[in-house]
Amino acid sequence: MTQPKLTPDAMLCFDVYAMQQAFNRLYKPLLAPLGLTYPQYLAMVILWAEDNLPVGQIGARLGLDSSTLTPLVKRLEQAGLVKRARDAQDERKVTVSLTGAGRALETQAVDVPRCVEAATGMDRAEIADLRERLARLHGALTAQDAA
Amino acid sequence: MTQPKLTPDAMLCFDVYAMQQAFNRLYKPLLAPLGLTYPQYLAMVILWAEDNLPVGQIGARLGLDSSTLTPLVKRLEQAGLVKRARDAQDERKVTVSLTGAGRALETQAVDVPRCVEAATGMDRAEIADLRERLARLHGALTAQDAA
DNA sequence: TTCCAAATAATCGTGCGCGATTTAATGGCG
DNA sequence: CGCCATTAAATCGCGCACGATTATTTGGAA
Repeated sequence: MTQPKLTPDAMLCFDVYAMQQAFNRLYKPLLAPLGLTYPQYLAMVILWAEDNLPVGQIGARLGLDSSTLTPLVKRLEQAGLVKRARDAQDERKVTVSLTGAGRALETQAVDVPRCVEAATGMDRAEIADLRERLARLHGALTAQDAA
Repeated sequence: MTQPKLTPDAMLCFDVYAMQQAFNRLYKPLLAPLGLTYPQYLAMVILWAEDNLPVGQIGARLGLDSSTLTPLVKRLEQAGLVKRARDAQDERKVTVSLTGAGRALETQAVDVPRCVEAATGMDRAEIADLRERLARLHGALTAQDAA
């Protein structure tokens, strides 16, 4: 009988929900000039770090499966940023590779993380601390799956 | 020249994204027996705290506008949990009210917050601390809108 | 009183996220 | 070799989120 009636103001889920919304809304105008949505940007960041990944590997890094990623990657392909090709060694896999335009976009996106960092109003230490807490929460919540 | 090339592992946005996903995925099986999605649950929590709210008031509490809420509330109405009615005093407003089934659902949902709390693996103090940080981040990010 | 700007929902189109299913390729095992 | 479980991607349907637009009501100002 710890919480007979929990109100929105006292619930973590409302804070998480609002913060995620704020994050999405912060990125939107930053990414609009690049022609990217927020999830598309995350996929591009992954490819900028490591090119020529199969769809499943991008999915593993984002926690998404092909039903979400296939259309997203197709949109990136339509935009001329990546190309998709069946893997010669394993025809089940589709390798996603950056085009010249896709690589070039990285330099145009270089300011985005700095803008985001500035918008947080936090210093590096605070951000690192928050990241650690979020990662820990993520780990705890996903650990439930195994149970 | 602080971050020449930011990798996914070092970026707050990936942690936020993953944590939000984990949160959604935690709630899904908890809410499925109630026949609610996560955003529907948030709307119901708001109505359980304060009944007979216009669509816009629910939207203000969730940070959503009518283009998202109107269909969501219609689905709650189809499920027999709420009813929608034009406000007699101001015909522009549509008041959303709980039905008997909608009120009854609150008792069925009473365990949800406790399950979530348990899944976080955090004690009350840690959760409160995280909530404060998320709220602060939310505030900082949305403050950009004004600027 | 008439007109107009603001407020409130609703509608439409696009993209994300996910469960469920389908299709195709792979690799092992009898 | 042939069979089959596994793996990988794609497809489909539904619901959420949001920008843009539309319809209606309201209230105030000319």
